[in-house]
Amino acid sequence: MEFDQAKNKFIQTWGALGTQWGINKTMAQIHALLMVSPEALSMEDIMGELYISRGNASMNLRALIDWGIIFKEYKTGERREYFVAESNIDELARKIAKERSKREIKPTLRVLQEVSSIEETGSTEAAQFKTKTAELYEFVSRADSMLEKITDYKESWITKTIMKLMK
Amino acid sequence: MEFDQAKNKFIQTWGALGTQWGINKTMAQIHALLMVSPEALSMEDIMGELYISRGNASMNLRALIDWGIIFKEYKTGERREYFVAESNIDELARKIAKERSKREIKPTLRVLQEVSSIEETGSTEAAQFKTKTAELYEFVSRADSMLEKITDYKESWITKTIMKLMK
DNA sequence: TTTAACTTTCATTTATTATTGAAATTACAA
DNA sequence: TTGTAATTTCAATAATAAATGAAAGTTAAA
Repeated sequence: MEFDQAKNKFIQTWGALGTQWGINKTMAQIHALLMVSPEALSMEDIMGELYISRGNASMNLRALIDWGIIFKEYKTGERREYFVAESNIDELARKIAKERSKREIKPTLRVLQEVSSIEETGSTEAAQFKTKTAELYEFVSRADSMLEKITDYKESWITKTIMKLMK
Repeated sequence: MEFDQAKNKFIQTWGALGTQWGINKTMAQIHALLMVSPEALSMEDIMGELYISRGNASMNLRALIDWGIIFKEYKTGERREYFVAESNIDELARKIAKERSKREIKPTLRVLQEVSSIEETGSTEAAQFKTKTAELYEFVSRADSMLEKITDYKESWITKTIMKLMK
């Protein structure tokens, strides 16, 4: 396979993966592009490589910055902004995990907490509801703290976790 | 909060969470509904509770069955089918993890493998590409096997994993 | 300051994904 | 075997999400 082909395939695949994880295609593609670029890229560069509009590029670059997984870079004497991806993959994964926990898991926990606290009525339905939502709360809560624990190692956390699990 | 309110809030929240994870709203809602129902529900019941069409119900029930997280039940002397959710939450999480690994992680690994194997050209760009995609392959591969290890405990895997990680 | 390069915003358009509903199919009680 | 209740399929439609592009907003060099 040629480099250009491979690069394209990688960007497309990463984009498709994004959509399956609730991240929009362009955002994932920009991220993919920046990851494999040895140099920082400008918005123009990105628009050119991915054939996307200025507005699209601008909005998704911002979103990536909000996630903390790409950064702006300034070149001396140049007005335009350049972008680079977080280069450490463990750090990348940590940031994604943290952000998803904050945006999705934590709010869900709040709701589970709330709905599982309804008052006991006599009905079987309400009883089952309380039981199940409380169980879910327990589970999600533990999963979230497990994720925190794992990613708290900061470096090579996957390897370290596997080591611990093998013992 | 009233039971009916709480139930509705739970179903809506679960549905919204689904969309953030690439699962469609109705599928997540049906699953939520079945989880908190003490009795098996028929397609009619589900259509009525969620205000959705027959076709929608049928397609999403099928998808849930494909994921292995809900089951059909037959009542003797009755023609219609009833549905129940996997009642064990650890088991539910294991099945979801397994399915997502199969559908998303494994295919991604194949692509990463493929694109990181392009032949060395002299260019910096190609070199960075190879390095990064190989690194990603390593990482995703390890994350996937970590997930496998964790969920292989079958029962109360979250608790067990946390225990191991605390040592 | 002005000016122009560059970026952001957002109403509109386009693309994607989900849902409907009726016809076709299936399957089972009589 | 029917006859029919129940389910599935899928083309058409609706709902949602993403992308465009031009105008407004910023910023810094001249």
